[in-house]
Amino acid sequence: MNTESVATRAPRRDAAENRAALLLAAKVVLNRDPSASLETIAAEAGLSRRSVYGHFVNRDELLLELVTSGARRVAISLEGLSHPDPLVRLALIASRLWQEIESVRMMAVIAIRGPLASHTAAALDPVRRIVREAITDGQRDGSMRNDLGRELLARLVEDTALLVLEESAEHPLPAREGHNLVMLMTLGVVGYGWRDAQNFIDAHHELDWTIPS
Amino acid sequence: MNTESVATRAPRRDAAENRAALLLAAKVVLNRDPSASLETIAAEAGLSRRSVYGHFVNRDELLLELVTSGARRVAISLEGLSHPDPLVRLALIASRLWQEIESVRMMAVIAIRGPLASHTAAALDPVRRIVREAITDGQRDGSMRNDLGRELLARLVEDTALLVLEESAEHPLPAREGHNLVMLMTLGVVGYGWRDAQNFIDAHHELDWTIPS
DNA sequence: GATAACTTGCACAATGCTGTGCAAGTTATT
DNA sequence: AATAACTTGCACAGCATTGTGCAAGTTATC
Repeated sequence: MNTESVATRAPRRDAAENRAALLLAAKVVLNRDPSASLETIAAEAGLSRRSVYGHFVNRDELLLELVTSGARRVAISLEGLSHPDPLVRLALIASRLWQEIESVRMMAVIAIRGPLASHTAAALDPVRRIVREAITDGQRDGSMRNDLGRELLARLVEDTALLVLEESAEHPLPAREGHNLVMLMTLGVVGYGWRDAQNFIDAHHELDWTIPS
Repeated sequence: MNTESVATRAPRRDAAENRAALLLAAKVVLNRDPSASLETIAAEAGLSRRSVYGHFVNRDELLLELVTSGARRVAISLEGLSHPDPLVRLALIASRLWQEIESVRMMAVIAIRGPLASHTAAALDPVRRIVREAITDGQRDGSMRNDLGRELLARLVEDTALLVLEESAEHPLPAREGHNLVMLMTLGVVGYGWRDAQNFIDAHHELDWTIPS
């Protein structure tokens, strides 16, 4: 059955674990310092820099895998997100992003530098699309401000959500409050005053905080 | 009169110009790429990397001077900013920051890396102080939201203003619109719905756009 | 036009990072 | 217990960057 005729042994189980440990370490370390060295990442994973090259051909390959797996997490978490009310939809997106905060921040950080930028942008494209959709609908039905263009508003929403995630990294918030804050700020950007925004959130159970699985 | 007894000639005028050119170039280049090399900066200034060391002992010295002069610009532009209404005050701060956008962005960018970070933070302290003052007053008199703590709200306001400045760097806005947008977003963060925020701005001449001097 | 002030180019050392080869270990699997 | 799979440490090359010395230019100022 083997492609090669030589008898080959199955890969060791701990190898896969180490690979995963490296990815996890990278996520953690890069959240702290976007330009951390492989040395630092490997150390965090409890491995040597040399052995990184046993799992990834490149620094970039490592980041690439990080980004794609992160994007997959986010995509899955956003999957099947469809609610008639575009406002609820938008708040739900914010809510889900909060649950995937580590991946999102890591990607945002990587998206800035080097050749990974374009790939990261592409990976996050689905998120952007549903954000725009919600905003288009919201502007059409009058539930969202119309003094700003759709494009601009979409970017402001994205960046504001990210802002809250960053903020909560430097000054940690109880998960419950962070979750509420992202939604609150998102609704604020699309035009709502703080009381209205909070009332809206309180009025929709879909937006309630639930302990993360 | 000279400290030294040897006859000494006055420094050449173009030296000062070149020094200024370097600072300007650094501001421009670092806005594009926060980790630009001295080579790049010198080239932008039309000088050679070697001659940078004729004006500054260090890379860090250059940045230090950039930051301090930038902070001075901002401080001056914020000088004598006192209005009874804390909301107007806050919007005025946003307005002034918009006028000093290049300095502000440059400082924000530098504030992230290396040993300059603490100095930059210190240089921007006055700005932070008046922001907090306005927010304290605003929360007291009920004109700003009170569902978020003063500290948190202050940071959100700062970051949101910065967000708009960054946004306008990537997707340029007419000065007039950018100016309005920073104020709009700032008022939004402290609790106002989009119509109320715009009405507020329109109702106060102090917040009108005036061609920059 | 003499000369100090300034710029330049080159060479060089030092640093910190990535990526590779290899020999010697350790450990999971068979 | 044999052995392939994996890790490690070290040495080395390559690259980009900062910072310095120096000799040769250019130019503003006296």
